[in-house]
Amino acid sequence: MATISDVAALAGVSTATVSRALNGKSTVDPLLAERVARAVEELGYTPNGLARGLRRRETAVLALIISDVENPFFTAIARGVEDAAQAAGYSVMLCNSDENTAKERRYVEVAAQERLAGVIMSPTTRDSDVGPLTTHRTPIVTVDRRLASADCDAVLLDSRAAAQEAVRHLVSRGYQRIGCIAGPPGVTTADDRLDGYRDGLRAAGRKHSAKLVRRCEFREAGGREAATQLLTNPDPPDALLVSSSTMSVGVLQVMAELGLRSGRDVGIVSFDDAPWATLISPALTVVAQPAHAMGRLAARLLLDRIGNGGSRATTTTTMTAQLIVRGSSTRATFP
Amino acid sequence: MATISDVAALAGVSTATVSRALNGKSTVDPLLAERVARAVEELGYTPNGLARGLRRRETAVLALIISDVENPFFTAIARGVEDAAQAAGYSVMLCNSDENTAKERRYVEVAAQERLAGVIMSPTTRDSDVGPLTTHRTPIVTVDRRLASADCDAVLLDSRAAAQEAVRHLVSRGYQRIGCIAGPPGVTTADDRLDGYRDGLRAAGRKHSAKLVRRCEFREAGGREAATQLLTNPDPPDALLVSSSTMSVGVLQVMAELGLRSGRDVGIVSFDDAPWATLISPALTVVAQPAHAMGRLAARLLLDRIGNGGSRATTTTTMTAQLIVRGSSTRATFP
DNA sequence: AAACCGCGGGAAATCGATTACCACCACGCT
DNA sequence: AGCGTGGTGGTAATCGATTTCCCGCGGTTT
Repeated sequence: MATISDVAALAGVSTATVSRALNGKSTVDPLLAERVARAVEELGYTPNGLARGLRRRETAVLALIISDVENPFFTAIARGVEDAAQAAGYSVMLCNSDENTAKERRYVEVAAQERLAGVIMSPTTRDSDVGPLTTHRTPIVTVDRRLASADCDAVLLDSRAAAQEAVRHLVSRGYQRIGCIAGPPGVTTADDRLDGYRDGLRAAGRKHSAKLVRRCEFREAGGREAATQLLTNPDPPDALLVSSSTMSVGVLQVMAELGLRSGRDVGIVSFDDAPWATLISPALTVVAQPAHAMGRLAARLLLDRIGNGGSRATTTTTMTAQLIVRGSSTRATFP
Repeated sequence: MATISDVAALAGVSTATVSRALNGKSTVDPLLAERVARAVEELGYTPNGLARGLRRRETAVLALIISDVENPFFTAIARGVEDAAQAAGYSVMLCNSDENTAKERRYVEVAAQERLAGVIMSPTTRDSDVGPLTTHRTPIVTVDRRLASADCDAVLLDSRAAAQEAVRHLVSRGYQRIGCIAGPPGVTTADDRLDGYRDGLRAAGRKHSAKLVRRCEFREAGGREAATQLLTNPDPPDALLVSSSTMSVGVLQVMAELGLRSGRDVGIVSFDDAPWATLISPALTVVAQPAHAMGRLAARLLLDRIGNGGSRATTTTTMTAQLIVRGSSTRATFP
């Protein structure tokens, strides 16, 4: 495994010249640069990133800590982050915390240990521990969810308003008993969407009933469980606001098993515009989130902060969701 | 940002003792270990992973290079890899090559530069360049796809047999003009599935026609394009073998637009058992791949090779797919 | 009692790059 | 002729950990 000294020896120059030739910081005699290039080629030399990072006290790697790689919403964020990072010459380490604070904490530690340039995260809870990062002054940007324990840039979505709008829509379509399947307590988006749901009911003069609300994890299994409980009740909801597309998969499965048709029997509005939303019949009404743009913006904010040494005041960007009305929230089912 | 010297000074010992106390390699007086622990706590010390990696000539990070983070098949692999890696104390850097050889190459370089412990990849083409890794003797395991240019462990699926079985199934259900939407040339799974498709036709005594085959990228857009071309032909196929669930999304969209019903009008078998496969009507017949198990095995093979210094002979594990018959491949549509 | 052994811990080398600092040379100006 | 000056390139310090080597101490063996 060739080192910079081997290259220097072969090219007949000093290591300093090799380094300068490769990094183009200072001008090097074209003749020497050529010799260096040839030596690099011949030895198959790759600079040791650890040594470089150690000396420069920086790496060109970002971490993105999300809670579920199998959730299309988060993978769309990941693509957005990656696009922006690549463009700036950074690589992205994608970490899957699995909504598990211990795993999340471990990845935070790894990011701190490896002295990554910055971290974008969607914290599992508002109180997630990012201590190791703050002590190193590693910049953090949160995306999708907020973090109470640190002052950092945030790229959010106005979940509360979006949920309220979804409920208003369901009310306007004549649904009477509107339920909500929300995410786990402590997760900011979960709490916000539930608050928005309540706002919506209140605005419509409806009473809110705990019997119409279930909280579960943002997964297919969670959706199944919550839907089973709600829909097999003696007095079941006739519409549901579901907080993620992954949950909706479970909800729709349960409905199929119970012989309930979406739209006609139970109006459904789901967060996240999944690729399959228009394939099912009736098509799924969704609250589309600009996930790719959120990821891209988060990465840009992070890169900006990395460049500027973290001087700028922290910002919070709130994006807006778009309600896309399709057949699942209409009684008169159209194709 | 505290260093090991700061800890040593505060604890009143040498850096060597701090290192020994933290790594537990050699025995350290419990009293001193306690003092060190207290100093670490007080300073919020996190060892510098770059310095450690530089000295130890190893890191506890793996790279997983896949071609599409938004493809559920690959994210399932990613989860499998991550589960196995976490269990062994390794972290995973997930890289999205986007079926782009340049991006792939860049990630290969980063993995080599950062001296990652090993790489699991699903190469964009059989001739993907992994030179930087082989010169560093970084172990590689390929998953899902083969690599011609390097001798390494591989975890594959018998795509060819699976495709053949799918065709046999379609034939048995009475479909006459069976088409195939395959991935790009040069990608081993794409070529294998196409070969299996031809095997299947040959075994059934059917003639193979180029008019029934389209090759496109493994994406929704690719599926749309291919399906549009095939289904608007004067003499269209009455069944399609689609090579991924992402393509199938596009195929099914086009079919809906053309007013074609799956099963009755066009029999469909798709690779990958997507979560939404049972939500559509009729439900999608699929070739289910054990993605999670493939990822887990790939990670285990890699970790084994990392541990054993790469002495073992390379292995190729071929897993088998499971054809799950649902409504989309039956003329008499059942619920 | 001398020699030896084992073990805990400190000083310093080491990993491989970057970069501060300095020496040197050629050239132009006074 | 002598003296900056600017551009090149070499020497060595540096980043922060791990690890080798060695020393000293207490206990055991002969």
